Amino acid sequence: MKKAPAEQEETKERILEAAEALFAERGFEGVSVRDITQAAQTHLSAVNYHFGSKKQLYVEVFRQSVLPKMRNVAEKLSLFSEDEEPKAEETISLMVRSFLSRPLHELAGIRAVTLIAKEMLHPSEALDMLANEHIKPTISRIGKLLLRDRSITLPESELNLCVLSIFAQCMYFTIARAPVTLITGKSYDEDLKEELVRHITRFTMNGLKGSLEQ
Amino acid sequence: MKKAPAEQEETKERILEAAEALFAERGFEGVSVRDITQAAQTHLSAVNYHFGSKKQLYVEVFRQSVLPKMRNVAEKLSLFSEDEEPKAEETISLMVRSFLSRPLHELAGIRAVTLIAKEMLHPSEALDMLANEHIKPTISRIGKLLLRDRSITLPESELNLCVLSIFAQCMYFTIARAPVTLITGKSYDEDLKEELVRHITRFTMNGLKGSLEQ
DNA sequence: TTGACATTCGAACGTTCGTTTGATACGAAC
DNA sequence: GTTCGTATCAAACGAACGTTCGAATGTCAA
Repeated sequence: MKKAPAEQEETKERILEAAEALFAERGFEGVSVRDITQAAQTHLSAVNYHFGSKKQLYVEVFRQSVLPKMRNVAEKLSLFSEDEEPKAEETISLMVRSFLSRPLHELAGIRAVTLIAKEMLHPSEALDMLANEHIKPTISRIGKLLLRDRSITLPESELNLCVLSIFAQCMYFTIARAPVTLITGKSYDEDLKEELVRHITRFTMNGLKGSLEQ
Repeated sequence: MKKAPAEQEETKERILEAAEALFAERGFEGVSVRDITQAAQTHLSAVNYHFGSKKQLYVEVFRQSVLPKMRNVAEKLSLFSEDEEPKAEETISLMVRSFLSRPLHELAGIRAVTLIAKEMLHPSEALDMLANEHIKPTISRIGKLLLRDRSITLPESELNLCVLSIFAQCMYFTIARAPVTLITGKSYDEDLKEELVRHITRFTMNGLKGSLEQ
């Protein structure tokens, strides 16, 4: 039975959503096509029909789900107008906040970050796409934004390392829930998120400023 | 054919080594028992004979390979005598250096960190062991060491977040090779390692100091 | 030499895997 | 109403998976 055009896309969409959730939770190898199609309430052969193969579905999850989500995060940094000269602290705070903006206590909110981390640990062609279309331009943009603060005069190489250090913290505090809750004794709720935003912002801000003075 | 006692242990040892390398490279689900036994130059059934199951072998890799390696890193922090009062910068530098001490350009050197990161993203019983027997005591030890520097007067909660931020950077720069090389344009050699140690130490030191002043 | 024990080996077990195929159902175009 | 193209479904494919089992092979003690 063929579905109406509105529903036609629904199957593909449901598969993509289910695949994103499952891949984020258990990784590419840990999920079977049967798991995905069952979660998407469709038929086993739907994956091969709509995406060609399990691997192509995985790449498509990055192209259609992960990349757009990360683009949303990055675009919040474009809110400054061209002639504005935001303080570095503003830029960092905005970046960290938008990175952690999704409710951390909801698993769905950290799927994209989890998928990216998994991809870094087990690189495939999806990482190339991600690195070139997201990571590289984003870091470049943040670096330029930071340099609009005239008090920041770091050479580009050091500035880049600092931006990577911000990324490192955002990613770690998103992913390493077990150690973080074990150490802080706090559960991953909005309060902890706010505390983390404040900590990372201050920690990074000082790291940036301090680099200047040496 | 039974091997001599010296060689008896060799099979188990070879399996553990091969398993560590392969699990780090491709993850638990991405590696088959046949892959492991083939790399260890032994027979398929050797894994089940010596370890009971693939899963138990995985846990044993953590118990016998990952934990000891990380303990070695942690123990470098015990070199300060009881009555010594090392500057915070010394402590941080030592920690970062011992974390990144293994040659980063050799894949074998980052296996333990990779396995831990994978375990964080896909927690199993191995993570509990790791968190309680390594992460928790290590962070506690570092916190106490930092507090021996009288100029550090952070409350414990903030101090712990700072230590986690150090971990975050060490782990990220170890694992996220693709983005780091893409951004810095440098390959993972000894020069980059030294640069990273300097960066993380300075960045963190400033983050710690700056927290004081606010 | 014999017996007990530990390990290796060969072969097979039943399951699950990703993928393929052909039949079927449906809407739109003519 | 017929045709055509798209989507769904049921069933099966061969390959790879983790695990098991019994025979073969070795060592060591009696």
